[in-house]
Amino acid sequence: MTSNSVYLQVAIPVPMRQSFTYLVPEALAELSFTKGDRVLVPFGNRKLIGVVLAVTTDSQVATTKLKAILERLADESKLSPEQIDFLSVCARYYHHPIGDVVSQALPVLLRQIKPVDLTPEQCWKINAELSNEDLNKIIKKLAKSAAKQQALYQYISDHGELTWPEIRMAGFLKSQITALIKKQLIIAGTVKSEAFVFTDDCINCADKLSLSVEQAVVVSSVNQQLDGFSCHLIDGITGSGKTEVYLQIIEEVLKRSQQVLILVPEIGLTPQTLQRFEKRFRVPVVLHHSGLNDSERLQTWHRTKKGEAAIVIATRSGVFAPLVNPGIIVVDEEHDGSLKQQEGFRYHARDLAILRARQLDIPIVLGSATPALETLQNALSGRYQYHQLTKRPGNSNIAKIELIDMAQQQVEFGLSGSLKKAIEVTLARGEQVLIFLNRRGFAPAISCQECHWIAECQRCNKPYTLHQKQGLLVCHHCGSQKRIPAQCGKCGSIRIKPLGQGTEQLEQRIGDLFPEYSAIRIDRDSTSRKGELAKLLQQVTDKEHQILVGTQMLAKGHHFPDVTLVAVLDVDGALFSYDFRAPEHMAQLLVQVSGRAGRASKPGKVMVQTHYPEHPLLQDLVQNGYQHFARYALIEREQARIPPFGFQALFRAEAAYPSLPESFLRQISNQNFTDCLISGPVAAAQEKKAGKYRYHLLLQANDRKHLHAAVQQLLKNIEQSELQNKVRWTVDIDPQELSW
DNA sequence: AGCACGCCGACT
DNA sequence: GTCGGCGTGCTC
Repeated sequence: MTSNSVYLQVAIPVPMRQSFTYLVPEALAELSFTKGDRVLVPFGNRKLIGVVLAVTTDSQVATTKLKAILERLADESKLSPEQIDFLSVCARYYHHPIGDVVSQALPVLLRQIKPVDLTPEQCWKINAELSNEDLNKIIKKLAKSAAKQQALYQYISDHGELTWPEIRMAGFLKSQITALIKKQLIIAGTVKSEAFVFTDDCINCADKLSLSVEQAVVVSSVNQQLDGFSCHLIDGITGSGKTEVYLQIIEEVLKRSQQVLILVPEIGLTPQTLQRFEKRFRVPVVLHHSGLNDSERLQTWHRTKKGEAAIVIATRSGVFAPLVNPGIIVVDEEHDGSLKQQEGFRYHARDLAILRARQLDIPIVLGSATPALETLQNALSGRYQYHQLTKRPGNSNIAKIELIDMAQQQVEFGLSGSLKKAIEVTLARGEQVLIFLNRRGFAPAISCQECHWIAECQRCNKPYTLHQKQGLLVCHHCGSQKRIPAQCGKCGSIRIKPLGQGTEQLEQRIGDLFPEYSAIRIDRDSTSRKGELAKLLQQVTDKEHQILVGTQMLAKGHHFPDVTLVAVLDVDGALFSYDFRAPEHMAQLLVQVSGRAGRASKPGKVMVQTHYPEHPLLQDLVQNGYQHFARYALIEREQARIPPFGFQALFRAEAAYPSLPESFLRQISNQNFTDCLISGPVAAAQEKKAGKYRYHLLLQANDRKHLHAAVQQLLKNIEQSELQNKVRWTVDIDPQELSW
């Protein structure tokens, strides 16, 4: 019934660390199968879409157990052999189920059985039929009555043709498109799908900047190595012109008619970023980010795969993009935490990008003003080529960091006297102030004034955060909400008061302290609606507000030229955290923040409130800067044999009873490894979350081989464990958060 | 992850 | 008497 001796090893979207073997039915025997083919297969009593990982001539599984595939799906939606190789390496490296890994590389619509709609995407371009005379008349009229429509016309005219996601990204509305079509200024068409080929008018030299010596050295160094794998770190202080360096390297790659993949942090994919690339290059740019819906993702995927997209700008999942003719990968802000996926398949996009560049035999450029210590160590040791940009063009000064000793200060609403004064002075000058407080809500707890009872979430054993505007208590660990109690839960007293301060309260207090100025708050709560963040940021840029209160969210992506004072209210948590990366993250935050403020003519200032102004980490950072701080931190890490000088894997387990995850982890780790140290099981820093008890097992080794061997062994032990289905467990290779 | 099979509590 | 709760086991 089936053709002999061809077996398909297929990845199935189920969380199992194995592939499945299938036969090719007689009816499909004429087809030749290759790895990457999408196939419809029977699996249990359902049908699933799998991906062929290999075509073999023998089977590991008894042939009597095998089933035949039902169908092979559309050729234009298959994965390339290169992608399959890459995904296999990813699954092996992270010890993650292959089916789940493969799923990351396929748009949702290609994982569903429904037939795929491949009609080319709609786009709009200017109506060339219109006579200049008519055009001028209409434009003049538009300028008076419909400025937005005129702007959209200009935008489309500048770009040739644009799709809806591109137009939306630039801040225009569908109604504006409709209006322009009605006026016959623009016409609808479909995106032509030809592979990108470089021509001379792909580059707009008008805004090309001349390079400093430092920049020119980096550009020419990378550009001389475009023919094979090489890994570069560009360690450049904010304002040193990293982007211009990227642009000139990218230009060289485009000249070779090759594709460019640019990975950026989640928040970094702003219209400004996009505009910078579009202004310089008149080539198809494609975006991959969380704001796209399923069919937009599919379109983007196909435009990349057909080679039509010359530049792909993407957040972390873009590392799996179906590039056909790649020339370089750029990872901007490579230290950024959003590059690591923190659930399910816990990959680090920067690390995988390096792996992929190596496999593709193309160069990769990592850029940051505050490189991750892992990256910096690789650069210092010579594994990566290390390029430093130390100067700002125009020699403007970078904002200085000043420590405020809270012990010496009168404190009002969490603001020290010195800071309050500095805020007053800055506002009086007509400049803006940015205040960081990494705590959402009105207050981090409410407590009884008589018996000191604190309202706690029963599922997490943690205080509820008070959100006064919503009139709710919210658990920031599990998201549960409840009404604010009128009485103490223990003694019944009605004297219940908020304890401590969050951004919501700070915004209010600041309003009281500086009534003549407008304050706004930017945090997850105030920007939960889509597009709200961009709107608020625009208001700040337009100087509608003078004071900005917010969480870490504010530290990323945006530059505020008129903000000349940045205040960090509470930095002490990071100094004594048992997460060994906390000081690194704090330093990165402070340096990134200081880079956000001020400009050449108006130097910025950063004020940091602390109870430990003498703390060596703070002192080092303030006196000597990130570079020095980082090198010192590396020495400490080396002595402690922790990353990047040692390698870690973390097994996590949780269940409704603490004894279960604990004994599960104990059971699977009940053996010794000569070259891998196992610590635990220990209760997680927050033992109880959302009603589940959580335990950890930490593996540490001096080299990756031994780490992976131990992980492999523990996974085998898990297969044998009768507790495996009674707990929820995961492995995290190179964990970023040991606390979870 | 689904999905079926299977063995014990409160409903028409 | 049955509907349905979710524990357990299986998927080429």
